[in-house]
Amino acid sequence: MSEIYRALADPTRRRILQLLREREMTAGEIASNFDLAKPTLSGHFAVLREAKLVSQEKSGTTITYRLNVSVLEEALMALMDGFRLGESREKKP
Amino acid sequence: MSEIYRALADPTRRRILQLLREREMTAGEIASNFDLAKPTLSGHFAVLREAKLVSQEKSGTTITYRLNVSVLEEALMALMDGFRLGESREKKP
DNA sequence: CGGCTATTTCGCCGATCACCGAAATAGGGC
DNA sequence: GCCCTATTTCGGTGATCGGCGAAATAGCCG
Repeated sequence: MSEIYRALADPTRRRILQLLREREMTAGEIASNFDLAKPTLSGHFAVLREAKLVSQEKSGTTITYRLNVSVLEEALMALMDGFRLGESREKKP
Repeated sequence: MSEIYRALADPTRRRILQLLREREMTAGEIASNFDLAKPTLSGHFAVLREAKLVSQEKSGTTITYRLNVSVLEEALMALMDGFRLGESREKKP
């Protein structure tokens, strides 16, 4: 569960997730959106994969990344739940 | 805005925020909940303060920390918004 | 003032991180 | 087989991070 916090902590990775919200993209396609070397992005993909926030599909030499919306959704819900937002601070109302 | 991600990225700081959800606490009181040295906790307080997630009130030699619920709430809402969770992925429905 | 308590500031250290270029892996086309 | 493209793995580097003990700051009390 903690890998998700790690994944969300980096701005580049958050941006990647936002890009994938629009549509699935290949590794190179994603990389073209950044001013970073391919190996750097590849490392970010690995972190997102470990957090299960994205899944990959190989087709020939290209790898297409897809956002795992439900995992992201549940992670943010769990985060809100952890802070019990929306509930009262009182123990005995 | 990015200081908030940094603040939330560390488990100790998340735990501090959860403790402060219950009630405001002095620095020493918070520290007694962890197996960490006071200077370490003091550093965490500084990060939370920079993110404006907590505010402090000085009274004598003790400093009481209070959770800034609205900032945390808005930050998590902004996070959900950033990923547009709850909306469709389609541009033209 | 001197001592006690609460908290922070000040180096310092080891671990982790983001980043890169170069090399390795793998598939497709000729 | 050989080249070209796509992507990852491999070392290495500089920056940031979380942790600590020691010292500094500040208020209270006798």
